[in-house]
Amino acid sequence: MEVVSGRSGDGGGAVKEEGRSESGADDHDHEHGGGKEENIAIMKLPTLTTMERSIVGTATIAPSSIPSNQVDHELESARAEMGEVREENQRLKMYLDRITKEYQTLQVRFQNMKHQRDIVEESELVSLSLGRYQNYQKKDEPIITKPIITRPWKYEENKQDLSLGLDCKFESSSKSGGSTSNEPLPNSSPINSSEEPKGESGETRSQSDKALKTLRNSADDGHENSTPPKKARVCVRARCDTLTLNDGCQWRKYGQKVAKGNPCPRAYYRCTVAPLCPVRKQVQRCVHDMSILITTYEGTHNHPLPISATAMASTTSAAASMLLSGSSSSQSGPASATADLHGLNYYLSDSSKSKQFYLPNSSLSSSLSCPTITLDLTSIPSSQYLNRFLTSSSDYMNPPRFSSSNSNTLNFSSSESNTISWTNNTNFLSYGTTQPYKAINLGRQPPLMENSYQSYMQKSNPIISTPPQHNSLPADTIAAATKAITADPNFQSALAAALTSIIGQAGTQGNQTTGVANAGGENLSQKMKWGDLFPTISSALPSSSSKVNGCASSFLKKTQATNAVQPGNLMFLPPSLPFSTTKSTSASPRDNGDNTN
DNA sequence: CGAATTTGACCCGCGC
DNA sequence: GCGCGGGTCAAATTCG
Repeated sequence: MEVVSGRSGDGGGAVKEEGRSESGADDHDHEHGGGKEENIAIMKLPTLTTMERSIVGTATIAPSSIPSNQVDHELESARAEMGEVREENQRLKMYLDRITKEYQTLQVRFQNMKHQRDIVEESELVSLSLGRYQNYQKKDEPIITKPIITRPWKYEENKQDLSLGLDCKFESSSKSGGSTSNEPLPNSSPINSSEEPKGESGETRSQSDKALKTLRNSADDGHENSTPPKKARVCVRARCDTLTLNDGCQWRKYGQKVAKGNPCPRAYYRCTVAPLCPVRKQVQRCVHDMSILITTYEGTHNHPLPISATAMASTTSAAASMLLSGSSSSQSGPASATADLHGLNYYLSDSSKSKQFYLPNSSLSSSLSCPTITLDLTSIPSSQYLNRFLTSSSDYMNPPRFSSSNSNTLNFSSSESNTISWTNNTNFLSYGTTQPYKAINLGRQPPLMENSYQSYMQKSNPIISTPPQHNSLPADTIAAATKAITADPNFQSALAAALTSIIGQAGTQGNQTTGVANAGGENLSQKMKWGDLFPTISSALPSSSSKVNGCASSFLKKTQATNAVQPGNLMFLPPSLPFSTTKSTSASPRDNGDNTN
């Protein structure tokens, strides 16, 4: 009765509104000119759509028990609603037009500014690169202090650089073939082809080695004269329950060595995304806290990075940028300085002999004479959240500790107690997780999938617990970080790099030809969706527990093989450890280390 | 069986 | 010059 007629009225109104938008504005006048409501339906029939007729007809032939004045009232109210909706529609159209015009205007401005910036700031791409900044500094010193955060329009130009992530374009020579990326490495050089055929034994080995050395030297000589500049390195410290950080790149292990001072073997990987990519990384567990994984990146990718790899690459690039900028400010000598940067400890030093601040007890090799920046992400509970940091610009609001060693130390550190609970933060921009790698990365999965050896160990030993959750970040720390970001151009640079990375990846995942404005807005929203859609790294990875390697795997293998392992939580307790005094915050067997070289 | 990993040997830079 | 230690190579081994 009333319900039926009410529905008819509402439904009819809605449909009529829809049809009316097509039929034009005549109906509006016609409608207002209507007299008796019973007649309205009949009068409007010529202009109504079929559906409208049926609905109106339904209303018209409603049971006679419905009072006619009630129908009139409902029709009138429906008509009023239609009018409102129509006005709203007009307003929205106006908004849309205005936004479109503004967008076009901005696009024009963007093109102009881009053109101008391209000319003026060509060399600023360096700021996202790893390497000896000094080389560029010679050319254009003032650039050092320029923040790049305000140049999203550089994205198209930077995209390649970002995709190269750990670029060190100006590193001209290195032992590891880290000369110019596009150059063929010694293996493919003609000299190699003149090498004696294989098959001989030791002599051939030595000859080939000599030839390689010769090649290296010749390659070096081709670029630099006597003393090749050391590579900049980015050392990432993160609590990681996996074997290596899942940085999205494909790595192949080519060596493992026990470094002095750390019983955990150091694993050497090289990038296999491209066959000649000279980028290397070293992975080693921290001697004092084996839940901390120390990953050192070095070299230049000579290929576009997988989507999932750009986050880490750009982050490390940003860190390198910070290092380089920081070094520029403290390059003058061995002096060190500390400053309170809006509540954050900002520490600059130039003690080339000093131990790495965040790498206590680790020996400093000659390789560490090269500039190294350490990204201390140990406040992040596990690698599962690392990518969120790496990919979420908002997470820069919770600054990790940036420290560079050797020549400089940048310590954007909130207090140690201000650990970050990433689970409590809104990582609404995060996307870099395992499943998107699978879904979006067109390449195959990295051969070395970082399987959670923790889960592996938990399978073996259910008593072992996960690392303790950290406290949530205090609000004042966030405020301090915000201040730091706004005050410090270096931080802005890092933030810009991360943002650009996100935009770039969004653009890569989406429409590559999308304009920058779209990349910054629309694709970010895409990212938000991806972040919501996909879970995090290691837990979703297919099991590759058989591929365990590195410290944990060695440890596992050897402990399981050599020790008459007791079931339970003692199975990972070797009898004596060189660092047995290590404080243990959990029952993690990593604290027991791997004393088996 | 091909690819990836392991591992011992080798090379080289640096300090003494 | 020698030894140490980091880094790399490549044959052997393992894995899928």
